[in-house]
Amino acid sequence: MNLALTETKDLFDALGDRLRLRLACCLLTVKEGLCVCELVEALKVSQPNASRHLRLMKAAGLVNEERDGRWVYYRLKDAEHPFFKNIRCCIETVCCCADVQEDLRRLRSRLKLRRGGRCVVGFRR
Amino acid sequence: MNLALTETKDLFDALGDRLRLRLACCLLTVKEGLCVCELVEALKVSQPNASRHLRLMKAAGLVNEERDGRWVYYRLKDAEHPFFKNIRCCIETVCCCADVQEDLRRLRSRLKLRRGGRCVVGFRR
DNA sequence: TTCTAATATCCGCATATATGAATCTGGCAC
DNA sequence: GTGCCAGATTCATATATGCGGATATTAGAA
Repeated sequence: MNLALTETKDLFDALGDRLRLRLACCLLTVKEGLCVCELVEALKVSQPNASRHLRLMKAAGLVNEERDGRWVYYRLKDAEHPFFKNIRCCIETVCCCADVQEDLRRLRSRLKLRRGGRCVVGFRR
Repeated sequence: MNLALTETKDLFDALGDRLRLRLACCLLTVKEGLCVCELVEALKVSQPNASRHLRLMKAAGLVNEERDGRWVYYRLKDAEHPFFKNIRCCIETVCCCADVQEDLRRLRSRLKLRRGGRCVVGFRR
């Protein structure tokens, strides 16, 4: 299966934004997936904003979503296709930059609130 | 050397456009570099448009330019940094899609007009 | 110096994108 | 049922982007 021009453009576009790159770094770090409320806290952004960007990333085919009750877990697409493998490597090289490290630090502390690997508390309104 | 968040975002952004992706495919295919008039013919776009997008790609750090008289040769940055290696692999996977193949076909026929590996004629006004 | 060709830049317009604030939806608990 | 909470959507607005067309710049040729 080959990627068409527009599909590829959409994928790059989905990463051509600081906030979405930060989301991608979090999702790459936690392979099992993250729900919106966890990302909201880790990135310190508004819930609608996180939700919107995740929707765009999903539309681009970069991310999958899995609903679980009232929580929705987003995961980076883990396709074996060379394009996605390379993209994941690209994202990985960004994870070590300072801004992202801040996010990941907050994310780790937020993940401690999970029970049985699942999110149980929301974000502060 | 590590890439910062904004730098990376700019690089992805530079590829998040159909026209720029097509430019990137041509530049990946012809490692020695291409001048604007050759890209204008291969992609069948206006000269100002090609020039603008190349400038953006250069500003993003995706492309280098080398002036040679009144010609300007653009080359894909061939950095050994893992990020750039992966990006080049990503671009490569797009080169086989139909739209790009069309461009590359026109490009090859245009390159026949070179003399000693250098461009000698411009684009049709 | 004057002309021409290759490339760059500017202007104006249409469209797309990002964001905050408010609101809606749907699942769960009681 | 009612209330609550996670998440999605809508609206309004500010900003960014893409593009055609006109024009400027610069280097080589004459």
